[in-house]
Amino acid sequence: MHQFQYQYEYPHPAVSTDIVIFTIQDEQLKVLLIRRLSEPFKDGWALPGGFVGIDEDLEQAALRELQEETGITGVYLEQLYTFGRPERDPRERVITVAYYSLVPIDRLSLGAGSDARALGWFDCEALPELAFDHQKIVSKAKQRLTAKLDYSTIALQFMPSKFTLSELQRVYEIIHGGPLDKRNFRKRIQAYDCMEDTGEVRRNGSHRPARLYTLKSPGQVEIVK
Amino acid sequence: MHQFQYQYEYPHPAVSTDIVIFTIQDEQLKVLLIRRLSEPFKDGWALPGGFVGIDEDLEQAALRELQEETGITGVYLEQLYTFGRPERDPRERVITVAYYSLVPIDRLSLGAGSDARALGWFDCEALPELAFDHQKIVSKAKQRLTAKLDYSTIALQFMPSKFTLSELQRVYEIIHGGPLDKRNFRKRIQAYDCMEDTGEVRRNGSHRPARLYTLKSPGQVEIVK
DNA sequence: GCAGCTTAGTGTATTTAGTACACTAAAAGC
DNA sequence: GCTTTTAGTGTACTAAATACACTAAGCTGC
Repeated sequence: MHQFQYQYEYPHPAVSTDIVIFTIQDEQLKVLLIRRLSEPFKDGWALPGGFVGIDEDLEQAALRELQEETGITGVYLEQLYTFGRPERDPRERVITVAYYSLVPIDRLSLGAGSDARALGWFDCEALPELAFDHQKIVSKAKQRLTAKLDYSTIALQFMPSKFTLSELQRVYEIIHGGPLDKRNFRKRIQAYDCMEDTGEVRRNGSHRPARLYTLKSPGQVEIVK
Repeated sequence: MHQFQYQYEYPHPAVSTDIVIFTIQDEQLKVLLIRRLSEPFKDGWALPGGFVGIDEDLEQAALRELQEETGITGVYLEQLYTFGRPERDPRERVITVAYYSLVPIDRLSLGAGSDARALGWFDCEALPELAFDHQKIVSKAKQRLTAKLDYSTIALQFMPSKFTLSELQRVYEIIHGGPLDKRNFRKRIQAYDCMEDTGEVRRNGSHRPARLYTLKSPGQVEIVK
């Protein structure tokens, strides 16, 4: 019987990571949730995440859990906050290091191998009851995202490889929570000097087609303003 | 023999808190360090901090360690970042949740009960070698502090209960790392509308005395701009 | 007691950044 | 070819940030 083979002189908490994945879909800011397969909160919705391996870096653990539970890979994670209220998990003391990330609209294939019933994108404004203190984690992540909208280029992480300026403006409006002036918006984006005209256009209905832009350095977003 | 009485089915890391306490002294931004009494890094300098109790809140643990190791109480802590590189502690896996705080110039009595050889204030620009990854923690804290100077009233936390505007300006200049225009600075501070004239003055040499100001709500600093 | 030194305290003009706002361009549908 | 729909563009105004220089008050030393 190897059930309790790890022994310590002092009590140790468990450490986990939880990941808030945002995307924009159907004109809404959405969060990726998974259905819990076990107690506690069995069959309830929760953030993807899990325990950190004893020799595993925190961010690495978050990336691994994300891959295992959702199939998502290759995202840029940013540490959000560490939640450690003693009663936040009924099983044992669990301290969780929360991360968040933004994935582009076109990359949110919850692809092959993922059980459709076990995963879902939920509108931030209409989340179901969440397990543990995950509601708090999502709130904090949303707050951080909203704040960063004003002084960084974080929102560009939502964009697919080619996009129109109107699409980008919609993304800003959805996060910001209100309409933006088209000319002022374009002036601001232009000042960032971080995207270029592909020369291509998108035809999209019975009206003038829109120019397609692409990020100059897709990885290196986040420049402050 | 109770040496390994805590047993778990899976390996658990240890969790600690470390606290970066800033103050301004001798025209320098200083950090509070303690001398380590035990291995590893015995006799080396380190941040105050220690292990989190199994039923203890993270912030509570930080406050307790701070009290125990430095005698400092009643400060407002803000969570900074969680450091978890697997090799950051040679003994075992230790994940540390770092906090930071600013203490007023006049409150930095490392008072009664503290061993003078075991505690020291160090200029941020001339830190000794630090234990573990504490150098990284201090860097991140300083970076956060510098950033917050521009969009919050965080620096007011450095001020004693009564202070002059020139003293406040010096504090800003020290953190900012360069001179500020006196009139523009005063205009900015006035706009915060968070301090009031006590009516008293400070005589301080062979020149015109300066008015003493006090914070309107000493706790509630941090209003963003 | 006044001349000289030192820091405290004050306002305005200029520049820059942000905001408000309305028309023309291009394609598709009829 | 006319209507509809979204794309794309510039300027005038307002607010915020910056640059900048003198007077006020107390102390010191003669």
